Amino acid sequence: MKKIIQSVKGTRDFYPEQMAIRIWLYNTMREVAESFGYQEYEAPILETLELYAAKSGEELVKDQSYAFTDRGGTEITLRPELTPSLARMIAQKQKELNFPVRWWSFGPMWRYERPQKGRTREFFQWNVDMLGVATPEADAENAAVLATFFQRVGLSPQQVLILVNNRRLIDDRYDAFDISAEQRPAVSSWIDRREKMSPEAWMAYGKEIGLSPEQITNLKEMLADKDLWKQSVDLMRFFAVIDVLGLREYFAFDASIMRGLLYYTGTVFEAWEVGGEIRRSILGGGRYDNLTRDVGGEPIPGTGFAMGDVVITLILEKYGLLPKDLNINPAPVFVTVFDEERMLESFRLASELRRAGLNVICYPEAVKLQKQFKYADRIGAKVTLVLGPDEVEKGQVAVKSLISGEQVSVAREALVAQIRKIIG
RNA sequence: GUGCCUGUAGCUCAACGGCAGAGCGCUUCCCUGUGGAGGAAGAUGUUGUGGGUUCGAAACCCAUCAGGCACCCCA
Repeated sequence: MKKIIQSVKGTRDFYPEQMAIRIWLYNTMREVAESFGYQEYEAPILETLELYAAKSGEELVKDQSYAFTDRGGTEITLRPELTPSLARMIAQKQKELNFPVRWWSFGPMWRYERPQKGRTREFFQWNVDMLGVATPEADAENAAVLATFFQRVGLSPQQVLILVNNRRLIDDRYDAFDISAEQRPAVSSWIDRREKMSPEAWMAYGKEIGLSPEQITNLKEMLADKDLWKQSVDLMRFFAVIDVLGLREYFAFDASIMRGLLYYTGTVFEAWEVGGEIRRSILGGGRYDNLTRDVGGEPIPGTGFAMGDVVITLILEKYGLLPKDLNINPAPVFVTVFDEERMLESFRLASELRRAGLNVICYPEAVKLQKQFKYADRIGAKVTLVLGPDEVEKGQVAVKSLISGEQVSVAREALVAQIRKIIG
């Protein structure tokens, strides 16, 4: 084979088979989001680097962004996440929007990272956000969209769990343990890493970042305390709503959930596969009350989550929950061409059927019928039509069902009805 | 950005440093007006790419590209 120009590293081609899955995912997300009254929006894929400088986290901006200078000298980046764009859009119209706004989006993001299982450089992300209200009830209702999505696709609480924490709750603990403001990012990162390190290495690392033995003991006790959330009014109210929505099984408190993004201010959450075979969070979200201010607007509180298409697809695949009956052939009706002489008659017939509201393919070359039938079978057509000398003479069309194999000849006037009978 | 593993026909994979193969798929025919099942015959290829070692490289070495796994980070 000739050398074919390579695609860009970390990108995926969506052939019709994969596109069908993406569209299915998109439709499911849309239905769930709309059932909670969320409206769809979209932001540009290109944004100024400045937009992310404030709060997205140093690594995301410095090392993982697709950044370049455009012809006008502006520093541009392919969006690595959507929330800052959303904050910008909200801030721009802060005087005219009817708060709270509920918005959702599904589009491509870019991060310059090393691709591996569950991670690509271009990925699609479902973003669901509510802005304008700072209540824990808003957090809970927003997170409920997510749990409802899990329900809808058939993922059970035994398979996926949404782990919830609250940054203010943890900050109170940090205060109590005399952990300084400067130390806190390192401590959060230390907690985040607990599952990935041996207990000994983890303890040693704790000392390394300057924690006293007493502080380490306190923090370990904090992480072990399953009822810690009851000390947080926010989380009490959050779980109360989740309870009445009948979604409690999907949620669990976990004091080790920290979230890397700097802009989170309150309740935060991540979803994980329970078995833990796919060691990667499925999504992340939480409350961010300062983001519109950080992009130059009035402070408008917000809460939301983002889910990438790559990991959720892996999870759905693992549990056999991807739809298997996705028919990627949109045209169930196939018109064969008998020979050169009758080719135009076939095209005319196909056109008539399309005007009658059917999706129709006509073979564009006068080759052997055997080849045309084989092709029709392969692409998943349901019914095949033949316009041969016999049929034309009688004013009929031969109609063969590729499902049952039965074939009948019917008058042109009865054709559409006959086809509809077969394709259902 | 770091470490490790992998790359052979369209696909899944074999081949001790010594003639590049199998299964599936594909093409043609059995069947001059009909798909799926069956039978027969046929074609698969710059062994990811570029160098090197060797009488001889798919295999060994170096570089590079791509994929995977673990870090880092995160959707």
